[in-house]
Amino acid sequence: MFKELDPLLHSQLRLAIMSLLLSLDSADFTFLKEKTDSTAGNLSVQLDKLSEAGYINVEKSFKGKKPLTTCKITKKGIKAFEDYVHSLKSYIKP
Amino acid sequence: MFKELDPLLHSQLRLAIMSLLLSLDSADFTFLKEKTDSTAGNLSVQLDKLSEAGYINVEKSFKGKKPLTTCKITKKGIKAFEDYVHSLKSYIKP
DNA sequence: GTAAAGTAGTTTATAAAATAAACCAAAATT
DNA sequence: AATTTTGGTTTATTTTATAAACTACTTTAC
Repeated sequence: MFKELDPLLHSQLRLAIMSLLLSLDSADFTFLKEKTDSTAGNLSVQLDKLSEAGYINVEKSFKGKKPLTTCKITKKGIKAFEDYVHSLKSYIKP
Repeated sequence: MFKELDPLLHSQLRLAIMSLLLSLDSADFTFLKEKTDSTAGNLSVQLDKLSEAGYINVEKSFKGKKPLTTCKITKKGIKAFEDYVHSLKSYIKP
């Protein structure tokens, strides 16, 4: 009847992050923060979760003298997102 | 960019309940429990929340000697569901 | 007829999640 | 050189979801 919804993706902020990364392939912390309109703390926590699940890769470097956190979606992440969307349809199909 | 997702609907069980009620117009507790594969406790709590939000109407009566809890979606509930689905699309659009 | 099991739930407790607040180090600004 | 800003992280608090325990019957089996 209803398919399971991956709890890691069934979260407004994490879903927004994944949605962005899916179309952009790569984005930095500040960009994600702006686009998702989230607080830095919340974003930091959610990026960690997605990273630990292997849905995204997080790289820390420097842009000039400032820290730069760059995120990329992984294959696993893309698959998970697609599965999530597919499952969602069992709930919202007309 | 991303639309807000009504937190009341952004929950697997509550979304499933609403999805069922949208197509059935009326359903009793046991039916919902089976179809959503939820525990009675969880279902009871989530029905209360939907009811308090005015998204569903809950009526308690008796079927013979046994209690019967019947749920119906309200206009407000239908609207909220439609809005939720619409908002969702900002996240999952290809 | 009464003990045990089942039905239809509710209430309370616990675990997990989301969010907010506080904090930190370095850089840029005044 | 003191203050503010940038780019975050860590910790604390609040909110949710879920599970466990309980209630009030009813039905079935002895």
